[in-house]
Amino acid sequence: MQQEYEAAAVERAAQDYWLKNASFAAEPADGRGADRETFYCLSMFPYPSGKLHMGHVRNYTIGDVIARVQRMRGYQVLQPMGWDAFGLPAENAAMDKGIPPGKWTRDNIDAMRDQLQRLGFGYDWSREFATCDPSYYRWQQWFFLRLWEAGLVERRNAVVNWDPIDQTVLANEQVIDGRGWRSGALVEQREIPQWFIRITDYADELVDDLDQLEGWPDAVRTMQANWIGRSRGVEIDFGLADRDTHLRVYTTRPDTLYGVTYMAVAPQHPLAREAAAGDPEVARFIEELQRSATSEAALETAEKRGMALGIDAIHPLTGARIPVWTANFVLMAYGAGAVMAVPAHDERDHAFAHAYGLPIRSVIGADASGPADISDAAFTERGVLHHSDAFSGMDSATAFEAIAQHLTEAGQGRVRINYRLRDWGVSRQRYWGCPIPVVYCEDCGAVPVPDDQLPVRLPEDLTPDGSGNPLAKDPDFLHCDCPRCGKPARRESDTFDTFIDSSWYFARFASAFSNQAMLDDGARRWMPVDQYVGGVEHAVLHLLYARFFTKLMRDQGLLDCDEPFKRLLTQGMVVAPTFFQEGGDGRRRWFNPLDVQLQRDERGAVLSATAVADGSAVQVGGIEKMSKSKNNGVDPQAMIDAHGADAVRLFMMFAAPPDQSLEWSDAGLEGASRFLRRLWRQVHDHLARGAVSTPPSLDSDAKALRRQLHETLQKIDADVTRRQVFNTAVAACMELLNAVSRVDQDNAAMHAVVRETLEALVRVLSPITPHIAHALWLALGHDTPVIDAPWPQPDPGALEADEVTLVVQVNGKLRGRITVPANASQDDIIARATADEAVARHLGGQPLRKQIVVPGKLVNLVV
RNA sequence: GCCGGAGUGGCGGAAUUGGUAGACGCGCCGCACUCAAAAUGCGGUUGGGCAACCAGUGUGGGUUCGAGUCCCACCUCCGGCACCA
Repeated sequence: MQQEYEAAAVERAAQDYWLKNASFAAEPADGRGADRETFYCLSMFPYPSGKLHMGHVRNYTIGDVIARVQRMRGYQVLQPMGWDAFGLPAENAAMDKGIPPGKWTRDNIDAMRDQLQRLGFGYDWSREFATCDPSYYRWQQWFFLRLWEAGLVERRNAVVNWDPIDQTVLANEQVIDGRGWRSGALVEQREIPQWFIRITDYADELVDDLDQLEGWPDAVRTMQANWIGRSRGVEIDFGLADRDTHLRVYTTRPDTLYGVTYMAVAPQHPLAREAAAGDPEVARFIEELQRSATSEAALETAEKRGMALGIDAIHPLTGARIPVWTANFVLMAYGAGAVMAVPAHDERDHAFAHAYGLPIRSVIGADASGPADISDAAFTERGVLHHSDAFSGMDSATAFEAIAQHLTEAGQGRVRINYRLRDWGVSRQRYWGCPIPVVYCEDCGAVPVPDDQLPVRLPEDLTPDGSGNPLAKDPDFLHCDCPRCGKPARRESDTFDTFIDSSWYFARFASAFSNQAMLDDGARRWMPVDQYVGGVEHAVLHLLYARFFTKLMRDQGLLDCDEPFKRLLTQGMVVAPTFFQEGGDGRRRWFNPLDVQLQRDERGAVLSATAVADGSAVQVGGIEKMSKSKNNGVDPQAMIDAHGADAVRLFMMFAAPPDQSLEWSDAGLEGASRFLRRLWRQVHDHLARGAVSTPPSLDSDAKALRRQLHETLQKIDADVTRRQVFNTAVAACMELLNAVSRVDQDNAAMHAVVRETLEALVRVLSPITPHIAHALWLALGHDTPVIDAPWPQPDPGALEADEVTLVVQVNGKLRGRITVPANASQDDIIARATADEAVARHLGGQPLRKQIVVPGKLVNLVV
C-alpha cells in the first residue's frame, strides 16, 4: 500500500469500482436492497450550459452526501440526474456561433456528464434524460391536453415586452434599463393571446398545504404564502356618473371607505381605454405609460404617474362624486385592475395624492378621540372610525363586517377572498422549447393535437436570428391539417415556459423506463421525494409550480401524494472576491482570483493585491456571486485536476453551512487537501503497527479518546441527519483526527481504540469524501466496500462520564470553574462554587441574593 | 417599491433549547527538521493592559440572574418579484 496519498489514482479506482458494479442503481437487476425502505434524494437538475460551475458542485455534493448517508443508514436510495435542456441560452449560442441549439445542448450534456462522474456522485445513470428528448416532452404535451379537458387551460390576452426594432418578444432578462438588449430600442408593452393554466384554482390548497411541509425552511414557506397572498376583502361596485355601468374595485380595508377621495385604474383597464378613445391627451399619456418593461420590479419602482380620465364615480354610501384616474402603479392582473384610493390610510395613495394635489380625508384614528393626523404620512394601522356616518365609533374589524353587510344588502358589494397569485401564462414566443400541442383551424378554432399524433416534434435544425420565433416562419412545422375537419390549418408556434419542464421531472425519474404512460408504478413507489436540494433563488417560482403540478398529477390519478418534496434544503450561492484595474477610460478590467497575489500585514490582514502576471497593482472589489462579467469564477475542473474531487467536496462541505453563501478560497481547498493527506498517513501509520489485540480494560486516556469518539459520532449523526449542517460535522472529524495524532499507540489498549476511531472516521467521512474512504476502508482489511458499511452508531456506555466541569459566574460574569462528581447535589455544587478562590474574591463576603444552577453547564451566583 | 434572509477576530465560520463568545479551518507570527527551499511537525494568534482585570457579536434602546440568541427602532449587504434557469 502506498504511503503517499495520490488523489487521482485513488479516485479513478473507486469510480471504476462503482461503475463496474452499478453500485448506485436504485433497483438493481439482482433485486438487492428491494426489501429496504425507500429514500428518494434529488438535487435540482442543471441547465446544460457547457461546464459545471461551483454552484453545481456545491448543490450536487450536498445531495450526494445526504444520499450516501441514507444508504449507509439502511435505505434503498434513488438519486437520479438529468438535464433541464430547453431555454434561451441555446438560442443565443445558435445566434452567436451558428451551432444548432440541439447540437449545442447535447454536446454540453456530454461534457457535463463527464464532469459529474469525475466528482464521484452516486447517481443512477440508467434513468438519465433531458427535457428536450421527445420521449420526455411527449408526455408533457399529453398532460397539457388532459388539463385542457379538465377545464384548467384557457387562452386569453396578456402583456409582453415588445422590441419594436427587432420585432420580437423579449424576456425580462433581455430588457436592460427599459431597452432591448440587442437593438437598444425602448421596450413597449404589447398584449397578445397566450395560453394559461389555472393555478388560481389551486391557490387555497397551495397555501393551506404549506402547513404540512415541516421539512421546509420557514423562510420558503413564508415567501410562498406571501406570493399566493390570500386576503379577505370586499369587492365594491362604485356607480359611474352619467352612465349605467359601474367600476368594480377590491379592497381589504372597507373600513376606510369614507376616506376615498379618488379612484385609480390600470392603464389597460377598459375605462382607461374608453377615455383614451375620446381624449387624445389621455391616449398619449396611456401610450407613454405602456412604454416600459413589464416586470413588477420595474413597474413598482417607476415614478408614480397618473392622469384624470374626466370620469366620476359615485361613492356607494355618501353619493359623492369621486374622480377616476389612471395610474401606472395599478396592476391590471391583480384584483379588478382598479382600486379605491384612500390617501389618509395608504402610503402609496398618500404619496400620489400629494403629488397631484388630491384631497386627503382622515377617517381612522388610533382611538375614539379623533381621526389620525395624516399631514406627514398615512395612518395605515387599524383603529376606530370617524366621519363615517353610522359606522363612526366602530373599530376597524367591526366596521369591516358592518360595511360589508350593508353593501351586500344594497347589492353594491360582497365579501371576497382574493389572491395575489395570478394564473400561469405558459406561452413563450421562443424556438428552443416544448411545442404547445395545438392547431388553429379557420372553422374549428383552437384544436388539441390528438394523442396518437404526439409528440409534436420540435424541428432541431432551425437557426434563430433574433427577430421573432423561427418556428413561426418554418412552413414545414407550421402547415398541417386540422385534426377535426381536415382543412389546412396552422400549428401553434409558441412553446411552453421551461418552468413546465421542471415541474414534473422528479416524478418522471421514478418512472424513467415507462414508454406506455407518463408515469407508472415507480412514481407511486418513490414519490414524494424525501430530500430535495437546490438554490434559494427557486424558493417561490419553481417550487410553487412543482407543488402545483404534483396536485394536478394527483388529480389526474397519476400520483398518490399531495406534495412533491418532503424535505427541502435551499443551498446558498458560491461567491468569490473580485479584483480589477481601472483603465484611463474608467473601464474596469477584471482579474480572476487565481491570477492575483495578496500582500498582508504581520497580522494577516490584506493590504493590497498585485497581478501574478506582471506584478502591477490590482484593486480589491467586493465579494460577489461567481460570474463571467466579474471574472471571479473558479473552474471546478481545474481544482479537481489539482487537488482531487474529494478535496473539492470536503472544502465545499466544510467552508460554510449549506444554506449560507460560500466564499471560495484557494487556501481553504489546500487545507482540505492537507486534512486528507493527514488522514491517509494516520491510517497507514496505524496499520504499520500491526494487528490489534482486544485489551481486557481501558486506561483513563484510552477511555477519554473512546468517549470523544462516541460523543463525536453522536454529534455528527445529529448534524448530518437532523440539522443538515455538514461544516460542523467535518470540524468534529478534524478534532477527532487531531486527538488520534496526539495519543501514544504503543499502549495496546490505545492502539485498539485508535483502530475503532479510524474505522468510524472513515465511515462518517465516506459520504463527503467517498474515494479516499473507499481506499482506506479496504486498507483497513474489509472485503466489502464502505458504501455498504453501516452508518456508525454511538455506544451509550462510552458516553458516561464520572465528573463534569461547571462554569461559575458571579452576577452573570465568568469568574471560575469547578469540577464536581456527575451526580453532585445542588447544595454541594454551590458549596464548591463559593469555595473557589476567584469566585470568593468577587463575592466579597456579601450574602447571596439568588443562585442559579444549570445542570452540567453552569452556576450563577447573584449578590 | 413589495416579500424573504444575513451582519460575530485579519478571513471562512462555531456557539444545537436564553447559559463558558470565537470550536474547526485559513492566514499570519515563532520554533523544529533542511545546506536551502518546499513539504511536514510543534507552539501562539479578538482588542487593550505587565498583571488583576476591562471592553467586545452592524447601530441605538429594552426585557432577564444571564442576550450573538428574545422585543422595539434603525443602517448595510444579499436573494426573489411571475418571459434567466
